[in-house]
Amino acid sequence: MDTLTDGAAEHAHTTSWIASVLRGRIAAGELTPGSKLSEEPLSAALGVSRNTLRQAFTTLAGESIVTRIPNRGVFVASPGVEEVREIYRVRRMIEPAAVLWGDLTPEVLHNLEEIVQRAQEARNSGSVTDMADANQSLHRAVVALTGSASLQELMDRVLAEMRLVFYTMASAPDFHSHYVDRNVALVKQLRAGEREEAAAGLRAYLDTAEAELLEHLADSALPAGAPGSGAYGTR
Amino acid sequence: MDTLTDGAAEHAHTTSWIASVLRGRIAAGELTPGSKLSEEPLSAALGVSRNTLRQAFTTLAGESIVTRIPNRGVFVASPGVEEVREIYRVRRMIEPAAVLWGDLTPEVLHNLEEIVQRAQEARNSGSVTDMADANQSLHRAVVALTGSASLQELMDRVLAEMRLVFYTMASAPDFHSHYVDRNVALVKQLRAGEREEAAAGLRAYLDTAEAELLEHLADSALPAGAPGSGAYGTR
DNA sequence: GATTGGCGGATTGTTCAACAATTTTCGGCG
DNA sequence: CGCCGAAAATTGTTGAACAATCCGCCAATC
Repeated sequence: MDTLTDGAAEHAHTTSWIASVLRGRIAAGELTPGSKLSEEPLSAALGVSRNTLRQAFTTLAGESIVTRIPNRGVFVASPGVEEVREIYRVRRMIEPAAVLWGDLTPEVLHNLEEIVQRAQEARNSGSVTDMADANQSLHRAVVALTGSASLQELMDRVLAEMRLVFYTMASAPDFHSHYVDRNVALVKQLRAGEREEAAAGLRAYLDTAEAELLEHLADSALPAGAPGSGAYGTR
Repeated sequence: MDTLTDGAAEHAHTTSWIASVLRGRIAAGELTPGSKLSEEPLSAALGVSRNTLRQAFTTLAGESIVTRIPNRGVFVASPGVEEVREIYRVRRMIEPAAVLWGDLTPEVLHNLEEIVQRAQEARNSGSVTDMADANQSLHRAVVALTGSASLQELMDRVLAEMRLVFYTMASAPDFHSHYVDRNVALVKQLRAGEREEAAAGLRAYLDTAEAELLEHLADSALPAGAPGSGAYGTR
């Protein structure tokens, strides 16, 4: 009994392996939003059959990491204003809900405090990416309060899409630095057990963050011949 | 965000067509939880290639309507106690959140009132299935208050899984009849604008519903040689 | 007699080559 | 300049093949 299907698993089997490879490349920014993923070249480059690549595509399409247009091909998702609004619609529900009704254990609180501390250090050292990472970690940890794998998964998808949004913006201004203090305050409120105040503050934070993001998105509007962007009129 | 429950729709393209067919058969109870979906017979029966059936499988697996076990096959998902807990973890977050922070327009309120009225009529006429349908419609409509397609999609998945839970239970006692009044009260509170009370009541309702369901599930525990049941975590 | 080991059959995972359907490109023509 | 139409390219689907893995069965061993 050595070989039991251990969770982590190496390459589960080629299809999911390929899916995770593509997921990684997109997350790393190697594959930029809007770029087309042609089947024949990609399958050759990855050394897999066009057929299994296709299967990986359906997986990624299900995660809305990639958009598939019939008879046209698949493209790296390039979120527009509508997608950003949807992202914040989701966050404005599940994050405050987690704050209000989540399971606040001492170790989770400690974890949250550690994250905001990391964010503060990142701000001091001026590392924008570290600050962004810490910020995402924090909000991810907040949703973890729900204890729900499904909600966690949804939040992960949302955060991944968020990263895509940042990639689409030509200029990436410092969104995060002036949110660090808000996060500190949030965690402090949680520590104090002031859940309703924390939830209200979080909703306010999400509102302003959305507004700022939308504004910058409108500015750096690269019309882009790339499909999948912006408003689709379905079909 | 286009796919999933995209109405009747003509066969957009075979793969998604097959996926929706299977989705429908599972929802209709023709394919019971735990039953195996063998590739060769099924592809023959559906008149499609084994390869495209396989692609449809990955779609359904992504929606966790079906569980795929490597080298063993795919099975209709058969939710157990852990899955039920997860379902209610989700519902206990997003439904009260929708009640608290959703967009309460007059027409939506009217819609909700119509649904509870339908439930009452169903109770009077003693139709259990109609009552169950009305109940699901109500909670679906509650989540619709969020205005978020992603949350709606998640809720739809949860409700679909819920139906599978009912299928697994040998005896289906009348869960819904004594929840009708609660739903009436909920809508009344929403009409009165008492959101916090509504949210609190909803959470209490979900708690008791989960407890009852878990109890009945423990009773009618068909151990079932069928795989796919029981706890897996993570995706 | 029960457990272990291996053997064959069946099913899944993946690849390859082809063809139909559709989009895209490109060139000619009004 | 723009429209039309045919060729080329790409996607969607099929069918057959093969490797890998799992399952049940039978025999060998202790």
